[in-house]
Amino acid sequence: MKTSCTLYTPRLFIMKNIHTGESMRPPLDVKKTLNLPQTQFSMKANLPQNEPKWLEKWEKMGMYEKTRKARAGRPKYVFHDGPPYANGAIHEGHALNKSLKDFVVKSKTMAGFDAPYIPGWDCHGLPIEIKVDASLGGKKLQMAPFDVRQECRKYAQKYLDLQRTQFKRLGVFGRWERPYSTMDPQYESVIVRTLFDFMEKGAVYKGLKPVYWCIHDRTALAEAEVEYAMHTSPSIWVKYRMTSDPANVDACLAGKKVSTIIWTTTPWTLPASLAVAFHPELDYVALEHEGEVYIVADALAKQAIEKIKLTGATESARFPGSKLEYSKFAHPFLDREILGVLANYVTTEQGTGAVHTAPSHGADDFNTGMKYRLDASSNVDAAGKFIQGLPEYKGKRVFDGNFDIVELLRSRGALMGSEKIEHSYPHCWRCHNPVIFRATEQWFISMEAPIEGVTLRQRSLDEIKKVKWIPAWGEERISNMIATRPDWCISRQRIWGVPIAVFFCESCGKLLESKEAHQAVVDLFAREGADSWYTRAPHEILPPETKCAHCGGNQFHKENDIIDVWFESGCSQAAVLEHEPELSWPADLYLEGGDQYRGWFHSSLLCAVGTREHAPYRGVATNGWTLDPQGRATSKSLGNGIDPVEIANRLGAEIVRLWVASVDFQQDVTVSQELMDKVSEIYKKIRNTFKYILSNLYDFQPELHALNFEEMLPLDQYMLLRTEEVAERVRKWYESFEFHRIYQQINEFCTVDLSNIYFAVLKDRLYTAAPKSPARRSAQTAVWRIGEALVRLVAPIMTFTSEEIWPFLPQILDRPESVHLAYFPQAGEITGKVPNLIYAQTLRADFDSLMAIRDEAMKPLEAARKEKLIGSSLEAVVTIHAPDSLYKLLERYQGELRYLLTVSGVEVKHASGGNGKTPLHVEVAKAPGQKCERCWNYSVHVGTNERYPAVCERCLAALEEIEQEQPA
RNA sequence: GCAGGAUUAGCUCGAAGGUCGAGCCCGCGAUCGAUAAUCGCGAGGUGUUGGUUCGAUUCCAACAUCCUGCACCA
Repeated sequence: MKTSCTLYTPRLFIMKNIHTGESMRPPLDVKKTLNLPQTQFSMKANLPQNEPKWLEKWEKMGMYEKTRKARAGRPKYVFHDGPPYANGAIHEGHALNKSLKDFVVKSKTMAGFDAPYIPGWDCHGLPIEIKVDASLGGKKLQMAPFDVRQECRKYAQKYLDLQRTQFKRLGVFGRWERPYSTMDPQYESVIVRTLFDFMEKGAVYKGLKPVYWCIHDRTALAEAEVEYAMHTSPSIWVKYRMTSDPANVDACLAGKKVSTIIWTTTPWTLPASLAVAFHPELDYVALEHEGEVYIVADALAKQAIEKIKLTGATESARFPGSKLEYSKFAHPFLDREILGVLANYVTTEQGTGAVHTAPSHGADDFNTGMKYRLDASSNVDAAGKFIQGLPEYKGKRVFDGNFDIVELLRSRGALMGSEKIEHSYPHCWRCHNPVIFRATEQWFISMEAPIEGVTLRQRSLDEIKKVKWIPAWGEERISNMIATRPDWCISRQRIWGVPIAVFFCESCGKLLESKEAHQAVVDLFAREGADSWYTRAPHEILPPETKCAHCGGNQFHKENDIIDVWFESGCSQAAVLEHEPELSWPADLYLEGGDQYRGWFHSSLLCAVGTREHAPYRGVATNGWTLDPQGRATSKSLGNGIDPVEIANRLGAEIVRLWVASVDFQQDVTVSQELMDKVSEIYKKIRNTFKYILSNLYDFQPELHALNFEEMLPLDQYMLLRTEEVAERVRKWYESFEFHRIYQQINEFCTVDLSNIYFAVLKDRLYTAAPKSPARRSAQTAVWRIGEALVRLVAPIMTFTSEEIWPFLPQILDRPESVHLAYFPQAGEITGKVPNLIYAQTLRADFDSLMAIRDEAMKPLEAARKEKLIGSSLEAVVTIHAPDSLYKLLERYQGELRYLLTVSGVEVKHASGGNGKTPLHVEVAKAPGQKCERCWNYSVHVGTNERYPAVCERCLAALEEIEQEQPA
């Protein structure tokens, strides 16, 4: 082993040779014989200026297409892009998500897969329609739906274009000039095709559902169109007499006159009252007062007694709410039986613990109604008028009816108390009138529809289990959602979307169920887009001879509702994966924010399982939310986010990308200007490491100068082994999408292993050894291989900088023109073929120990520095008192030690004490001799040579080699 | 209220039933041949309260705070 050190140990005969002055030529300029680093690769990145140039270059050369061609025929990796909503500029959440996707696609490409990336946009829907509404103002009412849709389309296209430009600016590679969009005719056609598939399987039905309804504008409102404002309502307590035997609830109540008391702020819903809800686990008490018994929740009894003046009431029984299920009550003024039901949403905050339930006028009430099979049809028309009922209120508008109904209750002796209450209440954001909940007809996809023998719900749950969820808890999360979700309400009373393109018979009103009609619509949409629904008459769309299956009628009218946009994006697996020849179904991966468990992951799953029986993805990964440094979610209203494009223009897109790589995206991630600045510092460090690598390869041509592994110095071999390990880990982490580990690893490797240690040690050899000496070539070989490996490993993340570095590395045969066309370093590629595994393991272990010893030696060196004994460590010589366990190792590498420690000399001694357990001890002394002006080491030989008096024995040897190289 | 997640150094991360660790930041130095660089040394931490254990930051249970989605305000 010791022989390896002789590579750069001076040989005496050379000294003699120079000493005798055989050469007659004048001495060299010693300083000029150094091989100091040189490179055109600039320290300063100027990312904001340079990145756009790269983008332009890539665009011109067709970079994305080249990556596709370079991987043609390789195994596919199908990543499917979730469509962002084409509304507004991109924010940090977009930057996070799209960068991650780019890491995936680029790393898969470099790992050897054919990994296309077709970005897409979600273009229909309420937010855009609302924005367009606002800009059109009153004009909209005069406009035909088709024209409104054109405005919406323009709006969506504008933001699609903006976002596309911004995503490209971040360095994301993809088929940007031909993205997919939910408003493409082809896509729109797939949406209706998918809808018809569901219909033809019998999975779609029309049913009732209470929605926010503005009686002034006579329209359904979306959640987003409702705003809360203070509103004064009546607040009344109403007696519901029990008609079933009270003994069934509690024996003590036998034979008594029993009622419960409900509290409500919407008396107008009482005509629709069908049930009273109790909480199954709450305690209820029976309060006896003046010969009557009233059932209320225990927790609210005191409050109720006060409000409805039951002073002196006594408790005659107590039981859980569950006892009241299926008890019967009388409606206070209608001839109707009221059912006792159980519901978990009953609270003890207000009221009596007995909640009047009108399924047609509340979401909770509706769900409870469904459970108990109560009728949910509405008795209130679009203008908010009662359609039928007692003369006291029939035909009145609901809010006006409040007063009359209260009076009616009073006259029937059912009113226990009444006051006014001011509370927060939903209002229409357009006309600012209070809104109501009203049951309307909507289209649903049944979760219980049979798919291949089991329900859509169960089939979906089964499919979830086959998917790899990253992180793993995603499986539980989406399973819980699918398991408990109600039927999917897919209709919206809107304009900007894809119509539920079905027809009804003019004469009998029944739905036209015809596969031929369906196909005609699908074909029409593929040709002309969904807009044609608004420009064409039914007979232009339907095949001739279309007849109603029920009455034989041949006149039809069109459905006006459109489809929920989640259904649209849920169709992307069909419209994109299936349709694009480059892609295939199912996808290998979806990667979106965690909000998409309820969104795209969910709707894609249902659409795919419902029509294709299987999940559309093999894997689903999620990224967390972006938070500000205080841990608050970033939002437009708080203004606590950052603009990724602004960062790109100030610090560079590379910094945004590096930030994305620096955080664990599976959790919520912090984002701030300060963080970006910090990442920017890390960037500089990594960049400088590369710069140093490049600057030492200016006279290195691998084909001519690279050494084989076994010819290299042990330290260089060791570093190649380490790099090999780093590459292996990084490749693995790309596979598991643990980009933050890559970032940490690369940062640490560059900082600690390379910059702090290896390059510090290597300087002496690279600078002072004869340029063509094996010692220097060994170092250069290692540096080159490390650079060539690192640049590829960081390329998916540092898209711009890796490409900038690429041409500065030595060109060798068959090297691709861009780093993004290259492959990751393969196993064994960096070290070449390690000839001897045992040798490698020994080397690895030896140097791990040597590095630890080096680390130990730094402390006494620093102490010496503090005492002004030395400045540079080359001013020192060191004595290592080694325990027996280390002595042999140190002796073996004796020749290397002074270089490893960057001191002018090392002596190794047995540690005194002799029990073998004495810890390592390092002594520092001022180096004897003088500083060599060439290599800065101290040596007693400096001044002993006549031609080169300022130089040490090592440099003399090097100079001799150099002189022999150069013609006189 | 329901479902899921998170909490480790000032920041970003990592580890593990056995003295926690890395980089950055910060402080103090060195160097002047990576120079708007580079190197060394130092300081600094497991949300709270219980439990299991010889030993808990790790396992368990509560609590607190934050994030996401959903529901609700009769």
